[in-house]
Amino acid sequence: MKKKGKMNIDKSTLSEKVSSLISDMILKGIFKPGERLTETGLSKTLGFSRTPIREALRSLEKEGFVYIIPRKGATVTLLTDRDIEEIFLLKYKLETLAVVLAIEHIDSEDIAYLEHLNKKLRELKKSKSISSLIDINSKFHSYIINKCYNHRLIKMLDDISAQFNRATAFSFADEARIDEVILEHEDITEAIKKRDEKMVESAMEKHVYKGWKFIKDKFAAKERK
Amino acid sequence: MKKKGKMNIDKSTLSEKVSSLISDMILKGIFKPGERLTETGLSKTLGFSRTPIREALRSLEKEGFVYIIPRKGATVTLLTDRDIEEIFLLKYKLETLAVVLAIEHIDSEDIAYLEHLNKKLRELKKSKSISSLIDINSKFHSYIINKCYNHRLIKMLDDISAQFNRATAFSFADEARIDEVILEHEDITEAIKKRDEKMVESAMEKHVYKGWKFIKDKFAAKERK
DNA sequence: TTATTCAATCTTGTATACATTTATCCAAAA
DNA sequence: TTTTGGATAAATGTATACAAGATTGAATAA
Repeated sequence: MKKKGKMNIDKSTLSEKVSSLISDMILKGIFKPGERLTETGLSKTLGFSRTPIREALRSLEKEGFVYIIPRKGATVTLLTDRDIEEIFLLKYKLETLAVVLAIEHIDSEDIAYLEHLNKKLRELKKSKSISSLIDINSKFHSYIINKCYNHRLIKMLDDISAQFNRATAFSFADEARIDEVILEHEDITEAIKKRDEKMVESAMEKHVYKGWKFIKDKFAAKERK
Repeated sequence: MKKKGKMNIDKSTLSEKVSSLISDMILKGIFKPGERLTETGLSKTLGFSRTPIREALRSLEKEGFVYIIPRKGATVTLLTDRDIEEIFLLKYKLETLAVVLAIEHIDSEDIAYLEHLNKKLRELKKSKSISSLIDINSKFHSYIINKCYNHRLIKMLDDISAQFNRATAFSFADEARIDEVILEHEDITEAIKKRDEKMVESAMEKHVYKGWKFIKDKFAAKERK
């Protein structure tokens, strides 16, 4: 292989950049649920022509960030309680499936890595860096998921998780919940280590289910006050 | 509500039409796995401008019909044995989940409709109209799926089924398999009627699994000769 | 006031032009 | 013969223009 004087490192297209730009803005709450996103408006705001923005919106629709009605336009998706229930159920079922499939592909080196992540989680808890906690947590999950060796399942979980993260981000602001998460991760790791399918299944089910319940209670608490 | 003199019935855009046009051509084998689909080429062949074709290809990528490499273009997806295994596993797990969820939303009227479809399947078997058989079969499945009331699950199954159908279409060319399918549909209907979750689950698992096995054997038989 | 009409305006859908990047092919060199 | 280089052609990425559908709001009618 030869090196050129100037290699084009960044192969991503403008459409992709615009897509992650907009999804970030939705995640950060700059674009709010129910808000209309017009191609012309975004074009002026972001400074790109309509074509890449149009493509980005199409892509974001598939990821569940917006919905598009032909000839009407794109609107930021509003997550209702019902939606959150849907997302959790699917995340719960699919991730449990993924981890069961992953068992036979995970070796001792992988386990060591998972244990390393768990240790890091414990350390970070003291430092109270929420974004780092979120980062390590998602690393743990995606590492296992990627070992299931089913491309389509991985992709489905990617999409679901993106929506899911909109709802769960603030779990890590609750110290008691962090402690639980750490224990649950350790249970999962232990079960994988033993290659005990039933145990892995119930550990993952419990983990996702408890996350679900936590969010539900939080939401309910919010609405009450 | 008021009626206008002339209502625009067809709300679909050109992009959507082009998308189903191309997917049909892939399904029919006009575009073969591994074949490159260029925007300019399709533009000339189909007689539309590049914009709707480009959008259609993006959409077909999400449905798994083609894959796109940025700045390179779209290629018809090649389904390997491994791919088929992935698709079946997901179809199997997701559809079983859907039917279990559907139980509580299905009433006697729905059951009557499902029984009607089963009867029709028996009649059509004699007439040997394969495309009608495929049609009724997919009606049966999608009717149940739609009763699960989980939009995202329905969408996932839509996508998976589209890919799945590429592989299973010719199940209905085999008379013995048709007989089995009819019996399996009746079992599923019966289980739903009894609202017996375990029974529904095992009936659906058996149905999808047997379909899977049939295809696998067929493929293997093909490769041997 | 409330509802309706219709034109002005805005927005999306589609076509096309231009800019880059990638693929092709043929001649020259090893 | 095989390989390399580079001109040429072709394809994708992006911008822009125009057509057609949707929205808005003021004027008008009930």
